[in-house]
Amino acid sequence: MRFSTLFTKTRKDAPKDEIAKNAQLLIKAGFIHKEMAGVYSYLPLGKRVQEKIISIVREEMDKIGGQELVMTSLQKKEVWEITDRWDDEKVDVWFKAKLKNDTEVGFGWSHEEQITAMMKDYISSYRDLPANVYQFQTKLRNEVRAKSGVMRTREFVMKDLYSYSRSEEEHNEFYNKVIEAYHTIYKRLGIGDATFFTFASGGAFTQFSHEFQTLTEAGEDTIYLHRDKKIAINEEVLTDEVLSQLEIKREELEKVKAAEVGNIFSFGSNKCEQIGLYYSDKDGSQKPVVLGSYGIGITRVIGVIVELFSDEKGIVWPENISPYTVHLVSLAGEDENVKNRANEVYEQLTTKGIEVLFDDRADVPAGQKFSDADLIGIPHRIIVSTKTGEKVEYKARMGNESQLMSLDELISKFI
RNA sequence: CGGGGUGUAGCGCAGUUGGCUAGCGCGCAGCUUUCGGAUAGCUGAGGUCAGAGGUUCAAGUCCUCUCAUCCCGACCA
Repeated sequence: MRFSTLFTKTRKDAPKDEIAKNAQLLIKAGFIHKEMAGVYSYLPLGKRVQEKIISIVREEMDKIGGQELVMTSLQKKEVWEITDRWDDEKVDVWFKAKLKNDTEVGFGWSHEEQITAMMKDYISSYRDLPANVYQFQTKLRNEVRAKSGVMRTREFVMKDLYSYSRSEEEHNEFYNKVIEAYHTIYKRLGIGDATFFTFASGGAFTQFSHEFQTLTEAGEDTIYLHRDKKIAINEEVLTDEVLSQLEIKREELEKVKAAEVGNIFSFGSNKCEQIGLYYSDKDGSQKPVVLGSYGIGITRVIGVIVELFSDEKGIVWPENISPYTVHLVSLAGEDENVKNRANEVYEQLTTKGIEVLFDDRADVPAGQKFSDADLIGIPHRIIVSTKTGEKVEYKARMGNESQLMSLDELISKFI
């Protein structure tokens, strides 16, 4: 992508109505645009980051047998009435509207009910199970208070996976697979070391649900971390009973702030019984399907990563989710030779399949180009100038020293 | 939903006890200059001062209401 044609631009000052670091940096660098409180559009750079994250999550979901689909945002109220979650008194985040004929519809804030009702059309035999389906979908939640930039919004992209199993054993086996897949995902996203498997409230269905919590001061949750065991306990379930159950002593725990980047939950067979999703087992008996639900807040992850990986100059994207792999800076000025050389470097890199943001802007001083590069946060930088001649200069976003190398040598770093 | 803060150009801000055609910086357009960390200069465009109502000879400034937005709390599979 040539910077000169990118319609977004960087800005020096963040809007004063953004306090959260993630939103300030993402807006300054041109990744997102705020529409209203808790509602952000994703601009080309932000969209690319989103897609990178989605690709990683998709790969790991597919590996454990997930099948991708996409549900609708418009949901009918009947299915939510079955589980008594249509009432605004029971669920306070509903956005609702009416069709022209006055039929009430809801905008999906979750999809458990809807997708389970749909699966009744496809699951009737033990031969149809297990079925594990997932989607990347925009959730709409009428939060009373949006906050923390993109971390707590009214409209956000979520990966939600639902598992339908024949038995608790089959369910637990898959549940554990998801835990492993999530660890892999967070590792690939660059936040593995800061993300902890956390015991949280299980609600009416089980004793615990499990969360994946990433340590950050910008997080909303308080968790108690056991660093040696690499697990944590959400404040909401921290009792002596739970501690003894997990064989943890209170004094071994460290109280920290964290952001929930994933949540996995067992519903048992309860919800399928309510909605009427049963299957015929080998012996001909009717049995309820066992349901599990597994979420990852894609857009929240972006915010968490920016909170974790940034400095006073800007963002520092982890390798795997950077919008581009390298940021090529041309300091050509009016020098035609340097211009040509920069174009040649750009063409060769892109031909090799390397994703390049090429700052080919004329009339922009070098300092501004460097500042923009720091702000946007692509981890690798390549400079072409009168000084570099037949070589190119390489510098890491976080490094101080740069080095001259041949283009081939450079390309070999990325292929 | 309770408490507190903020609304003046695309962004960041100034605007005194109410007083003339509402300013500054950045950004934007044109010209010149410069070209390894936001170069310098000149010219120019851009404003229902969040909205409505009120007080006054006169309101960006005072009063009332509304809206938006941020923060704290409550809430949060």
